[in-house]
Amino acid sequence: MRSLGQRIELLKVIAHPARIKILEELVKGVKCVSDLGEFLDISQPNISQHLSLLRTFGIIDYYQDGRLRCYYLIDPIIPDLLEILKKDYRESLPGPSCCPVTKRGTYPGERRR
Amino acid sequence: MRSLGQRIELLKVIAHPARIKILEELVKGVKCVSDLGEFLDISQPNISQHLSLLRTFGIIDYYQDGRLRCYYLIDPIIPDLLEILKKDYRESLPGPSCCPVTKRGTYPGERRR
DNA sequence: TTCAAATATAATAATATTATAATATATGCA
DNA sequence: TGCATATATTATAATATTATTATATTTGAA
Repeated sequence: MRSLGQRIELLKVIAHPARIKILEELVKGVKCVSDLGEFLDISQPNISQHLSLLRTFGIIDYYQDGRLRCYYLIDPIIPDLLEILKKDYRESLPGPSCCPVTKRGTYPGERRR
Repeated sequence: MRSLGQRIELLKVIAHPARIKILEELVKGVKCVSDLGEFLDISQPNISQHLSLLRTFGIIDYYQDGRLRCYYLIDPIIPDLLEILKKDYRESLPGPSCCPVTKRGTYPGERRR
């Protein structure tokens, strides 16, 4: 299982508009850099930097085809994570019921008098 | 559904050791600030800041019990997200099969000669 | 063998995030 | 009323993230 630190690193890496767009695209299939460039409105070096970061964290990899680099997903958590993020949650969680307990006492009976 | 921007904000908010610990604790139930303080080794004002940030983003809320503030989860995506992050994924995704296609041509037949 | 295309790297300036330190507020109790 | 407890707010210094700019590398083709 991922350590706390690893889980946080993963979230940080995904939490960027360019990188999440790249990942959403790669979920659909392999894409070379210039294909990605067509829908990311950032500079070519910047795309490279984001791809490099994603690769450093073991989230994607590539194979070389002539002058093209074709990137693809390798981390299996990504499709699941992206799916949940898009899921439509209608309701808030239920608030705490009448008498929640903490280490410091019971509410409201014990603590309030 | 959450917009891209909202999804990124959400990820950023969770991607912090103190905040993810707070959320993992609140998934189990209500906790007041001093209860949270017992397992977070950061200063009291810092805890307050993180709680305030989580509340600003509509992830948690609180009720007041005397001098205590009792925080609880309200965003229903959080338990699902935390669960996935802890899930044990054994295998990498399968690499691309023999002839992936991009807008710029077919591999390897068409492009490599 | 030179050239252009495709992509990467490195340095840096701009910006955002974070923890710290100091202070403030609110509540219950003596 | 006055004090201690529980928590929040504000300003700021330290640090991390990001985009930009300039340059480098690799490959296929003329």
